[in-house]
Amino acid sequence: MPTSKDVAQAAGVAQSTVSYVLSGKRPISEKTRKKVEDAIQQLTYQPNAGARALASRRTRVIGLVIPFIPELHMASIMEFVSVIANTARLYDHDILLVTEDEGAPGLQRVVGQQICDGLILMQVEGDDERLPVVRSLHVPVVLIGIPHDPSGLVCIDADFEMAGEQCVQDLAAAGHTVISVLDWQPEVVDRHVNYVERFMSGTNKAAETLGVKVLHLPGGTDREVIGESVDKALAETTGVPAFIAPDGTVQDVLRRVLTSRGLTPGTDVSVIGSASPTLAELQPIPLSTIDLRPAEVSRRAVKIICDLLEAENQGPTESLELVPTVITHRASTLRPPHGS
Amino acid sequence: MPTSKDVAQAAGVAQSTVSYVLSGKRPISEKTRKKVEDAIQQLTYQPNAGARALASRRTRVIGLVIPFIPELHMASIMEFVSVIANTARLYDHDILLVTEDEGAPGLQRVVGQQICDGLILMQVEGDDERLPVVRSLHVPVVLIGIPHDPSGLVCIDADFEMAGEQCVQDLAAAGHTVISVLDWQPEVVDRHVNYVERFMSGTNKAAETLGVKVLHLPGGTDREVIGESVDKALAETTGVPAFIAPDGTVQDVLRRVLTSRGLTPGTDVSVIGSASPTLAELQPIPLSTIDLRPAEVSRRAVKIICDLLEAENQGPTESLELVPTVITHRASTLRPPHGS
DNA sequence: ACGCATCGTCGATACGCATCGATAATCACA
DNA sequence: TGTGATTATCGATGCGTATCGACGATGCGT
Repeated sequence: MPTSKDVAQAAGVAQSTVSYVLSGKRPISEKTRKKVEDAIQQLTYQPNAGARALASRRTRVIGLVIPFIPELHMASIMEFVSVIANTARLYDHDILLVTEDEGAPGLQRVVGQQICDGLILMQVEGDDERLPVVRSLHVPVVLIGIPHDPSGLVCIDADFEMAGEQCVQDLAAAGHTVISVLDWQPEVVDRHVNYVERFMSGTNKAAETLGVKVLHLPGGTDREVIGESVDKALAETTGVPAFIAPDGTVQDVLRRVLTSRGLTPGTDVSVIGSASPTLAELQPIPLSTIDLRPAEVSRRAVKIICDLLEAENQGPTESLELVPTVITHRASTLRPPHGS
Repeated sequence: MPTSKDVAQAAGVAQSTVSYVLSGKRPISEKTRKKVEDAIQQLTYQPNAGARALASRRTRVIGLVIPFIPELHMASIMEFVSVIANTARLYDHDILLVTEDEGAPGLQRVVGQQICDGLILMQVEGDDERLPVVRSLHVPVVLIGIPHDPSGLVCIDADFEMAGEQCVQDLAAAGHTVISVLDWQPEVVDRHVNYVERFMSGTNKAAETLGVKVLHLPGGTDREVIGESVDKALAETTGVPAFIAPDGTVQDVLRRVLTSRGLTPGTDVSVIGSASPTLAELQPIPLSTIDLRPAEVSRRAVKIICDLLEAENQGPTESLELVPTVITHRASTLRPPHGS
C-alpha cells in the first residue's frame, strides 16, 4: 500500500504538501497540485483511515444501533438501515453496526475506543435504559424515537400525533362517525415506545375537534384477538365501519378477518394502514395509507449528526424534530361525499 | 480520554508493559499485572482503535456488503445482517456497512483506506460484476452465494440443491406423483443468482430417482401469473396436486390463489414454502417448510473470515461450503400413507 | 531599487499503540 | 560463588497522517 510519503516522493514534494493538496487547508499552486494528483492516480493512493483518525481525532464513522426483535417489521428496519448508510456516504461517512444486544456497554465501547465519532440509536423506548449513558457520552448522539424525557437529547421521529389526526380527519371527511383504531401488536406496546401513545393522542384530538367517536381496540397477530376487536367495532358502529391499523403486521391479519366477515374494504368498510406506496399498490384492494416516511426520518437523522460533528462546539445540544406524515387515498377507503 | 501512557504512569510502569498486559504477548508478573489492571479500571481506559490499527495493521472490522432490492424479502436480509453483527462480536470484531450502491469501487475504497480487514458479500450473483475486483483485493473475502465460477473464491451458501431434493422426496413420499415448482419472482431470477438453478436441479434429480414428474412454472407477485401457473398444474396433475414455492413472496400469493380455487392445503393440495419456523406456525394453516438456515449460513460466514484473518497466510484461498437445509412437516402437506 | 506583505512549500512534531532489542533481576546448577 | 539460562521490564522506534512554525519566493507600492 502506498503512503502519502510515497506520493510525495513521486511528485517531488514534501509529505505535508500532499496532505494539504488533499485537505485544501492551505493554498497550493496549480502546478504542484497537478503533480501530486497525478502521482496519487499513478500509485492509486488512498489515505490510511487509522493514521488519519489518529492524527485528526476523527474517524468519519457513525455508529448505528439497530434493534432486532423478530416481531417487529424487519423489512422496515432494513429500510432505515439502508437509507442511513447511503446518506452517510453523501457526507463522506461510514456506518458501523452496533446491535442492541450489546446494550449500554456497547455504546461506551465504540465511543470509548473511538471507533466512531457519533451514534444514531433506532427504536428508542420511552424510558430507554441507555439514556443515562447516552447523556454521559461526549459525542453527538441522535435518537430515532422520542423518549419520555427528551431533555438534553437530540431526537427525531415521524410525527405520529399528526399521523393519528390525519387518519381520523380523513375518515371523518368520508362520512364515518365511529372510527376503530387497532393497537400495535403487544410486543411493540410492551416496549413502551411512545409513538403508540402519540398516535392515539392524535386520533383523540381530531375526534374531539370533529365530533366523531374513536374506539381503541387490541391489536396483535392473533386472528382471534383481531376477530374480537372487529366484532366489537361492528357492534358499536352506526353506519359504515372504519378501521385504522398503523401496525403493518396487524393490518395483514385485519384484512383476512374482514374478508371472513364478508366485508370489502372501500365498499362496506374503510381501512387505513401503514405501508410503503409500492406495497400498498400490490394489495388486492390498494390500501389507503398513512406514510410514516422512514426514508425521510433516516436522511434527517444522518444530516443532524453530521452537522453536529461538523460544528464540534462540544456544548450539550438539545433538539426535537418531527417529520410530517402523508396520508394517501387508495381504494380501501370510501370517497368523501361531494359538496360537503 | 486516558491513554496507555496515562495508565502506565498511574501504575508506575512503562507504556510497553501496559501494552503487554493487554495483549499477553509477553510474560507479566502477577504483581504488575494487578497494578496495571487496577489503573485501567480507575481511569476507565480503553485503547484507541485508530492507534491500534496503525501500529498493528489490523482494524478488527469486517465490511459487510448488503443488497437493497425492494422486491427481495428485506426481513430475511435483516436476519443475516443481525446474526453476522452479533457473531462478529464473539470474535471481537465489528461490522462496517457497505451498501451495494457503492458497487465495486466501494469495495476498493474500504479495503484501500484500510477501514476493514476483510469483506463479506451478500447476495452474490452468478456472474457478479464485483468478482474481478474481489479477486484482486489482497484481503480475505467471503461470498454468501455461489457464483458460476467460484475459482479462487471463498463461498458459502445454503445447499439449495439439497433443498430441492428434500422437497420433492418429501412430497413423493406423501404419495404425490406430479409436483409443481413455482419459480422465484422475476426480479430475483433476473439477478441470475444461481441458487435458483441449483434448487431446480435438485428437484429434477430427485424426480428422476423417484420416478415422479416435476413441473416448473412461472412465479411472481402477480396474481394472474400464479393463477395461470396453478391452473396449468391442476390440468397436468393426476391425483392430489402439490406445490413448492421457495420464494416467500410467491408463496403468499399462492396461498390466496389456492383459496380462491377452493383448495385447502393439507387436505386436497400439498404446499411447501420457505419461511422461518415462527412465521410458518403463524399461518392459518401451519406451513410445511424448507428451512434455508440463514442464521447458520451467517454464523459460518463470519467464522470463515475470522479464521482467514487469524491465519494471515496471504496465500490465495479457495473453498466452497454448503449448509444443509432442513425440511419440516406441518399441516400444509399430506401425511405419508402408512406402511409405505 | 528597497522594504513589506502574501503566497507556496518544507521540515518537524504529535497522535496512541505495538513491538523489538536490551537490560536488570531471578534462578538453577555446578 | 560463579556461569549461563530464564524471566520480567524498560526504552526506543515505527505505523501514516495532520498541522504548526518557518522560510524562500514573489508581487506590490513607493
